[in-house]
Amino acid sequence: MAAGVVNNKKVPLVAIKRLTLYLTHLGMLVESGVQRISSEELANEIGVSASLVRRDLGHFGRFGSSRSGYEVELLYDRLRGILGINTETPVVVVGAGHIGQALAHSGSLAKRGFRIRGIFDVDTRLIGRIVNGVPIYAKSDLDEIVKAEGVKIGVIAVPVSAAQRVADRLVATGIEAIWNFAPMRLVVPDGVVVENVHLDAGLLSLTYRLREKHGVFLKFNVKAPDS
Amino acid sequence: MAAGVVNNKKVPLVAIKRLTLYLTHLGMLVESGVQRISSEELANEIGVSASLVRRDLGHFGRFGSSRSGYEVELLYDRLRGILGINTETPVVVVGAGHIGQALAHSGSLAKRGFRIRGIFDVDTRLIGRIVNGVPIYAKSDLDEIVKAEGVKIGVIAVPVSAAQRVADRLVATGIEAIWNFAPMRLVVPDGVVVENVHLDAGLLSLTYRLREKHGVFLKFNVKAPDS
DNA sequence: TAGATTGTTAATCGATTAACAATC
DNA sequence: TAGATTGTTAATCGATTAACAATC
Repeated sequence: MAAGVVNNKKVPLVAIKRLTLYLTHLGMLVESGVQRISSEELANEIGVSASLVRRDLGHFGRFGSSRSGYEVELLYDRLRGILGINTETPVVVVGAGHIGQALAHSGSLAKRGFRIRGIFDVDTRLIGRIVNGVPIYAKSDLDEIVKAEGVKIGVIAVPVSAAQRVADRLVATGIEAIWNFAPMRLVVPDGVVVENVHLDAGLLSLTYRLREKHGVFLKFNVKAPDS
Repeated sequence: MAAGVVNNKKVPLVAIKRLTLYLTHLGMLVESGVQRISSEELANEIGVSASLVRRDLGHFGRFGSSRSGYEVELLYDRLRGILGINTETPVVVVGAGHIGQALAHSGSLAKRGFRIRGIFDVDTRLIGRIVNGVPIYAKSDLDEIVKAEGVKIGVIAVPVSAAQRVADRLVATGIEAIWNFAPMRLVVPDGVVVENVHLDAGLLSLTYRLREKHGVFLKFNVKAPDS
């Protein structure tokens, strides 16, 4: 017996990212009242192979039935458990600019149980304001809030010029994970988990793919005549 | 001779995404006046291997010198050329919510030559307003602006419930690429390039990695006793 | 020249797919 | 039971790394 399951082998991060796609899609299926789904159907709707869906899930256990596939609501709950969002997760956001404020308004983060305990900024004009129920504090309050609320995840939504300083500050308060919107590599101690967003990268690769589609690179499509 | 270069083999998308990281970093080096850099140094600063940097660049040509590495400004320009952003790129944004407005304020997109020609929304209270110089139009104006400005890239910044409809609309106007912020898979005709953002996926995988670090999954860390 | 670093090939590593026995 | 679909292994595919000859 003993379901598959995280057996020493680290589950690849790409697999985890796919789990989040399954989760989102299953959430929609739950809402529309779908009861069961096969790996084949789920795969088609998401745009991956059925094999991959089964393999990704197989890392964490056996959730399906050999006759009728997966029970949508059960799988949804299991994925929430695996991803650690079946409970509320407090976070702090540093930077009250457009990204910080957009996050405070994000319904999808709220739906996933993420609770922004405060936005921190240096701009005195913003401090004291409330954004969608989230207070904007002075940076000097960061340490207190992080400790009082037991926050483990910090979001960096400040310009590149300030990002490393903010990261150091967050680490000093005891933060264990950083979601970084500044387009740069942060230097942090071992054990602190960093997830970089690099929003631009998506758009830049889009212009490349567009040109590739139009055959812009074909003119280079030559090897040495003697090869 | 004939530099390496896109020889039938499609360059992997992950490599293209790394090129955007190199670009961003080189941009900072240009600003701080650094003249030359080796693959080793660049790799260390970005957090990849030197081999990989050379291999990624090698897909597109020979840009370095066997003695002194790469000339920063030249490599920067070449990457801009490869990624297709050495010229202005008009885009349209559908959805004037927090994401759409944040994009209109984004300095980094502007710096990369992306020009938002309009934000489109159905909310009559927003139509007619100007966000950081970008007008908000009614959706009925989409077709006209896209054609007048020769826009090839559309950004979807609307809720999931409207996203597929907007995608169909964009495709109908002749848009060739979509940058999609709605957390779902869009169905589009072959030849239309889609880049999905899935912002949440990053944060969700962060909570997973945090739990993984704390050994939450180790309790499953057993195989059948007879294996 | 001697030394350093590139460009590129071959070896390795890891992730995806195909296939199928187990099973509901 | 017969049929469908999972869970899982072996085969394949692709991407990364290591190594080194070419060369500035």
